[in-house]
Formats: sequence, structure tokens, C-alpha cells
Amino acid sequence: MGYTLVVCEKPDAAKRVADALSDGAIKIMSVDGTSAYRFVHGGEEFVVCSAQGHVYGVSDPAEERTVYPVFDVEWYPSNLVDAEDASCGRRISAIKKLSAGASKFVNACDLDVEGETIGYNILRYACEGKEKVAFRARFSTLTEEDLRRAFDGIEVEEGQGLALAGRSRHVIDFVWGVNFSRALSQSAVGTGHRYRTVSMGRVQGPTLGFLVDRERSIRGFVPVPSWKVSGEFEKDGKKITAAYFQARLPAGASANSVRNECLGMGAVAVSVRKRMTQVGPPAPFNIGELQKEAYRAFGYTPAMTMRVTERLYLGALVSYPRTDSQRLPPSLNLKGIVAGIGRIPEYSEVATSILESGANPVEGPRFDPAHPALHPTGQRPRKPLNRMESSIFDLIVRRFLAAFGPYAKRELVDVTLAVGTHKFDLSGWRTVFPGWIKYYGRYAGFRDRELPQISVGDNFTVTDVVVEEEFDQRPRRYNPGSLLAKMEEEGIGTKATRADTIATLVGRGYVSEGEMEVTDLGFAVAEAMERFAPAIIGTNLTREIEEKLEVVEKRVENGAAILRETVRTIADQLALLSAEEGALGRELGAALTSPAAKTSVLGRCPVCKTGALVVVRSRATGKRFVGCSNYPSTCRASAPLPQRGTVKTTSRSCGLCSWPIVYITRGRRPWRLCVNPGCPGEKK
DNA sequence: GCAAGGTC
Repeated sequence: MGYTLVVCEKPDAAKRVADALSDGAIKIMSVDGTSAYRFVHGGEEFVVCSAQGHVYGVSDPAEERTVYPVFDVEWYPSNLVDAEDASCGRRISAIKKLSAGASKFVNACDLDVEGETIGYNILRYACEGKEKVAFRARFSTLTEEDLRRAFDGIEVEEGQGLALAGRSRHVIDFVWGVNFSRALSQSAVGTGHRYRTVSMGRVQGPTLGFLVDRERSIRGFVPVPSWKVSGEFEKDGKKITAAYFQARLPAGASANSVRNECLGMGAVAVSVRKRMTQVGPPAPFNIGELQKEAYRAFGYTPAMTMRVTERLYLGALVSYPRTDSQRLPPSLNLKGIVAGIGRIPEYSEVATSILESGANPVEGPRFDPAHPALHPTGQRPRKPLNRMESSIFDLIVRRFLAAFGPYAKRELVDVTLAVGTHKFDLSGWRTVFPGWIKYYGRYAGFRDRELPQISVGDNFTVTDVVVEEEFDQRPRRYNPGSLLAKMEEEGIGTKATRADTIATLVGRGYVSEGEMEVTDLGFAVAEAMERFAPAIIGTNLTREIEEKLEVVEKRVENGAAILRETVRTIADQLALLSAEEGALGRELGAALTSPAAKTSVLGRCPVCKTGALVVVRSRATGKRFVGCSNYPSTCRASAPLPQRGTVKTTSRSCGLCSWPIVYITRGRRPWRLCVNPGCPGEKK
């Protein structure tokens, strides 16, 4: 009689499962460089091993990247398909060896479609046909109670509907993405252009669609003028400014008549209303909220935030980052974590007041069966953190602490001044009791605007009335934070991949970074898809596929037939596109060679005089800088760039040193910058 | 030098 082999989704989970189930000692086995855990549970022998996410993936057997269409795809060990997954080979061979001694098998991967698929593939391929006889452990947290309950009520997996749906999803995404990407890339090659990857996929398509829609409404935007009136008032040397009660007057004439009727008059305070409001603390972070907040606070893109948080997680400073949860269950030993954080001097005061109050954290609505909200572990950094790491760490710690904070109390004051029949309003805000705002520190973003003491009946003199012409604002472009929010809202992509998709769209040159402006190439790709394969770029086909896969999950209908039908739809759309390959290639080619397609080029390198200075991003630090295109062979010229804001290139170069001039825009007025750090003009 | 989804 052999042991029970338990397959988990990741090494971390395997360790937790072993700790929870073992009745006695755990023997740590090292197989092909991976860890497995052997122990006794309820009188039976168990071995717990783990995958590393997906260790199998689909690909086409041919390996020729220029040929399409490809519809016959197979499952392969991921290390054969993707160089980045090289270590999967060791995982697979370890599980193969362990399965030889097993008489029972348990899929203990995350309780969702992908987890089901990860376990299924391992049981089927590495364990050689055990997918139909394996048991399924269903747990929604990695706590001891939950895990023991899951393994004691264990049942054989029936139907494999979830895994079937997951496997279909892999096939559909591959067929969709690879075929359209090859068709687009090759069409430009076919009309004589140098190869450049022009990609498209189930998630990229609709996401590019959001950006293009926004860009079109910006381009079609006609600003309408209106007039804004504000009054300046004075009493006993105290000056205040108040806005005319109608925020926007439709014509300049009416605005000027308000001005004429008020100048030289007196004003009286006709109403002073004070209100106290309570503001509750924000929910603990899930990954999406962290990514949005880090963009807002530091200007880090979602992909940068993910990378940094991953490093903090590997350094045992924060919990598992790819979580959707906004909850901190009591089983986490929250007091211990707060106490641990309190040993870091800058948080000790806040930690002490939390421990003294005995408060519980607030929770948000989102729940993730596999993980709690993102939180610090309570450990302090063993080695100094770099700037991005310490920023993200501070943000996560403060957000965690804020969840325990008392409600803040803020006083709002609304004052109305009357000048004859004309009314002017002004408001003030003041934090009376900071509560969690103090815990969250500078991220809370509440500002006070204190008004002087004003009572009903107070008289003011009107010192000036200002009339300004205003235009309504064009719609705002997406930035990486708001685009991520839009993807979440529309259910496009997953928590683990949205940041990558956004980075891919930037990397392909479809959209600029920062304030995300669609490039000529982005428009050309989107328009080509709309014209030639309309179903692909919209969200309808995605929705339809999701619905079909839900049917497969429930096994109400034959999964293979549904998959065939979906591949058929993709094939039809692909045929429409490839029939127009010539026209497509000319349009993409034109966009590829347009000046806007080269937005990252700043100008000729002044050092080697042959290369181009381009904006590059460091692989090591994720930071952007200026480097020469001849690096590293003949030129090593480089220059730092501000990490925040959009870099706008110009055709100009600096009059003093001849390095390129760029503009950095970030909300306010553009900042003209010579990129040369040693420019003689820098000294002032 | 192709997707999207896991995870390291």
C-alpha cells in the first residue's frame, strides 16, 4: 500500500498543507531540487508536493513562427514551450518519481478554474492517467482548520468540468492570440517592411478598444466656453474668495453684469452651515487597489508595483500579493503582526494605539478563496530596501494599520454671502479627529481648508469680482491606474495578468506610457481589426466565450463541441482578415513608419554621433533612463530621467550642449528639460 | 520576435 500524493499549486501552499495535516513529524524530501513533505495524517502516509503554477501549456507542434493559421495545438511541459519556465522540467520529473510510490492522489490546487486545470494536467501527464481517480481537496483558506476539514471530507473529482473549461480556455487563447498576432505581423512583412511584432489577443483586443474609444471621444471633443465668476471679499483685514453660486454662466455678458452689479457693494453672510462627518478607514489592499494606489502616490505602473511587491513577498515582508481579497481573518494573528510592525520605529506609535484599543480591522467587499488581503508579515527588513521597495512597503504597512483606525471626524462649513440678489458660496473643511487618517499618513490625501470665523450677519466689502472664461474639459485619457480599474470593472484579464497586458500594449507601441495616448500604430491595429475581424476587438465574443465555458464547467453540454465551435468562429474571423492581407500590410506599414511610431527616440546621440538616444527601461530596477542605441558595442552614453510624468519628445536639441530637449508633463505645466545631466545650463 | 494564465 503506497502513500497519498497531494499536489498543490505552489511550494508555499504545499508547506502550509503539510504543517496543517501532519499528526507528528514532517520529513522534508528533496526530489530533483524540489521539496516534498512526508508525514502521517489520521494513520495514513501522505506526501505533499507542488506545481509552480501551470507546468503544462499549449503550443503548436510546428514551432515556425511565421506560419498561420494553426489550429492543431497540443499540451507540452511548459519548459519546452517557454524559456522562462525552465524549472518546470524539474517539477514534473519530481512529481513523476513521487507518483510511482503513490496509491491515492489528491488535487489540492487553488479552488478555481486555473487551479483545477493545473492539478488535472499534472495528474494526467506526470502521474500518468490519474485525473479520473483523483480526489479533490476543497479549501478556501490555508488555515489549519480549513485544511483539515477539506482533507477529512475528501471526494473523488466528478466530471472534470472545471478542468475541461480551463483547458479549453488555454486552447482558445492560443489559437486566437497566436493566429492574429502572426497575421498582423506578417502582413507588414509581406508589403516589404522589417519584421516587428504586432500582437493581438483576447485581453489585449478589448483593452486596446477601451483606449481607442477614449481617444476618439477626445479627438471628437468640441470645447464649449462658459464663464466663471468669483468674488473677493474682506472683513477686518481678513480676505476670502467665494465662487458665484452658478458655477458656469453660459455667456460673457451675464458674467459681466454680475461683476458690474457687485463691484462697490457690500456683502453679508446669509447662511453658515456647519456639519460633522465621519469618514471610515479604507479596506485592506487587494492587488488591484495596491496597484492603483501606488500609481496615484508614486506614479509606479501596475507592472512595476507587481514586481516590487513580489520581491517584498519573497523577502517575507508582506503576504502573497496576487490576491483579490480585502479581508483580514482573525486566524492571521493580527495582534502579532501589529506588534511586529510596532518594532519599526516609524510605526511604533500607531501600532501601540492599535494594540491598546484592541480594535479589529475593517473589511472590504472583495473576497478571494485562496488568500487573505495583502498585509505585512510583521517582520522587519533584514537588509536596506531600495526606494521603490521602501515606498511600496510603507504603503502596504500604512494601509494595513489604517484598517484598524477609528473613524475620522471632519467638520464641513458652507458659507453663503449675498451681494444684493447675487449669491456666492465657499466651503471649508477641517479634520477634527484624524483617527485612521493619521495611521495612513500622507496617502490619506485629505487637506484642510480653514475658513476664518464667519457668523450670519457679518458684513464684508467686495474688493474685486473676477470673470474668467473657461472651457469644459475634454475627457481624460486613461493612465495605467485608471485603465487597470476599467479592466477590473469589465472583468477583462485577471488580477495576476492585468498589469502585464497594460505593459504589453505600451511595449508594442500601441499607446504611450503615463497618460495613455493611442499611437498611429495602435489606431491602425484597432481599425484593421474593426474592419476585417469585427468580432475580435469587441467585448462580445469574450463574453460569449465566457458563457460557453461556464456551460462546460457545469458539464451541461459537450465541452469538445463547444471548443470546436469557438475555434471555428476565430477561424472565420481570421479568414476575413487574411483575405485582406495586402491592404492590412500597407496600413500597418504606414503606421509603423510614421514619426509617432518612434516616440521613444529623443534624437541623435551627441556622444557617438551615429546612434540614437532612446528612452529605455532598466531590467534590474524598472527605472527609465536615456541610453544610446549603440550600447554596449560602440557607445555607452546614458542619462537619467525623472521617473514620473510623460516624456514628450521634441525635434530640438539644447543650445548649450546639443543633447536632446524633452518635455515632462505631469498634470501641471510641461517641464522643459535638457536630458544631459552635465549640461552647463544645469548649474543654475 | 505570437496569447493568457499560473508562479519564482
